[in-house]
Amino acid sequence: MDNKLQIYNTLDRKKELFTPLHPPLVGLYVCGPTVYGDPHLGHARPAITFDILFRYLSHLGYKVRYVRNITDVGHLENDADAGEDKVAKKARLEQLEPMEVVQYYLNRYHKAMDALNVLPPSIEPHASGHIIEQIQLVKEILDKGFAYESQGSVYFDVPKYNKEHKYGILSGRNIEDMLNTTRELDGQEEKHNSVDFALWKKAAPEHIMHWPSPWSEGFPGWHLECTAMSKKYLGEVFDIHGGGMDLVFPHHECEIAQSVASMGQEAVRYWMHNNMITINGQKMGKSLGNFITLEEFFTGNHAMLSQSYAPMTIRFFILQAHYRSTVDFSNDALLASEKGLARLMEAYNNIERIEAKQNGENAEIKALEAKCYEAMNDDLNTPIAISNLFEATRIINSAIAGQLSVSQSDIDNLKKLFETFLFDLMGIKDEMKDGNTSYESFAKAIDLLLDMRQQAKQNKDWATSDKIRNELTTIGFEIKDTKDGFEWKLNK
RNA sequence: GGUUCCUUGGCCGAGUGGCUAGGCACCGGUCUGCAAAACCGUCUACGGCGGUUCGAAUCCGCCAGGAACCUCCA
Repeated sequence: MDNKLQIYNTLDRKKELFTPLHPPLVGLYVCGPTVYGDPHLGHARPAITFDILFRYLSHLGYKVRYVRNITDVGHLENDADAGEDKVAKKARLEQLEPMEVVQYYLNRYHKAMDALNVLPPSIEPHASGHIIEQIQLVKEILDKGFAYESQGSVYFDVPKYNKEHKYGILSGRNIEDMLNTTRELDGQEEKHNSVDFALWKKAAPEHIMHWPSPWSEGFPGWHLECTAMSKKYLGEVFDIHGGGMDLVFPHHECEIAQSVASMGQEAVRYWMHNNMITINGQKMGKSLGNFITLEEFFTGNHAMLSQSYAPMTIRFFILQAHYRSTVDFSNDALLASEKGLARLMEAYNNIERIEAKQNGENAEIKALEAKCYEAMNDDLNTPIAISNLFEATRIINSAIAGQLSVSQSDIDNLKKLFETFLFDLMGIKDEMKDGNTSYESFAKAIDLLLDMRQQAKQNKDWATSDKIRNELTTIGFEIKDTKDGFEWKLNK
């Protein structure tokens, strides 16, 4: 397929034509979650953003190997190089095996991602399962002279690296500024420079998770896992590395340094970063305690929510903003998304009611597909693609209302437009119908009731007619009369 | 303090020099037994001040306000 996909590369801060290293193969690596708590709205953003990329690249005909890691060791509290491991801390607090904590939250993460219709990645490697690879990487960096051992721990020598290569190319920082502004923290006396970061940490006696290594009984530094695992599964150089913008520094900057130090070249060709979800203008995050978990959205069990929200509403809400913009969460914004999505779904479900009344092809309808592709090619501009689907919705509704006559070919084009862009690429699904085997029987029963109401209406028995409508409305159905019958839908 | 970035109509949110998305809400009309929905129409904004240009939301400068990162966070 003719590829015109432009993606914004954080490395040079502009959009570039995407050209894979080894077409038709594409290597995609995305930083996954640290599994020590329930997934919240912030986790949904990168998962959905890169799910769209995964789906679109596959749609374009690429064979994508999508690797999304699970951080289950090495991610420390308070500081990247000192403090307590997040997973281990949770395990200690809850008196569980660390792997019990990991498994519990990983299951919940998977469940939430599944609800959001996020496709599973091709490979989901765990950091703890790749200790050997990480130790090997530390050895290579030591061999090249860009790291040093200190009291059983190994640190990356950032100033030395910076003399031969530039440290800070991704985040736009320079090392002098960092040396002047980095705070003094505990446990840094082992480091030669405050900007150095840990590759291997010697475990304190109370530390639960540790492995043998040439330097000490210990555990790998956080930045190491992504470099080691991406190399193992995608090769020394691969196409796209994604993650949240908050990972640009230091995590991704350190990954670049590790790759260059060990291999002499950068591993990643395109760096992509999704922006944050904010709440009252501030980043939604664990540290600020202002996050809302996905489960709370699905159940509506949160003070800021006026009701429960379907997973698809959350997904649609996220897709209505460009992935590089911050998106400010509010209950009102979510309500607006819910209504908007319902409008799209209804239009799609009603396409079959359009009667073909002419031949030929409507140019405006035909153009929508090209416009949607154009939007997706422009750095995955889902809000523009969605706006075109709303144009299609207007056309569908006009045709049903008899204010516009279209051909069978137009109808097919409209149907295909929704199926390609809304369902296949943006990953929206009909939560009522998909996977619900009893839906058909259920729908027939409602149709039967409404047929009876039609009879009553014909007999001008408004009492019976209104009773059926009102009671169904109370249960949560929305009943609409049309000129040739009726429509219904169940609101959640 | 350093680095990066943002400020669009009642709300959300696209848009990098002229063609000024889209959704939600509101209002008016059509349709309807009533209603709902739908359709049509209305409302037409770009933080402030300058500059460049025939022309700027869009480029440049200054000012104001805000955010992210610099410490774990998607």
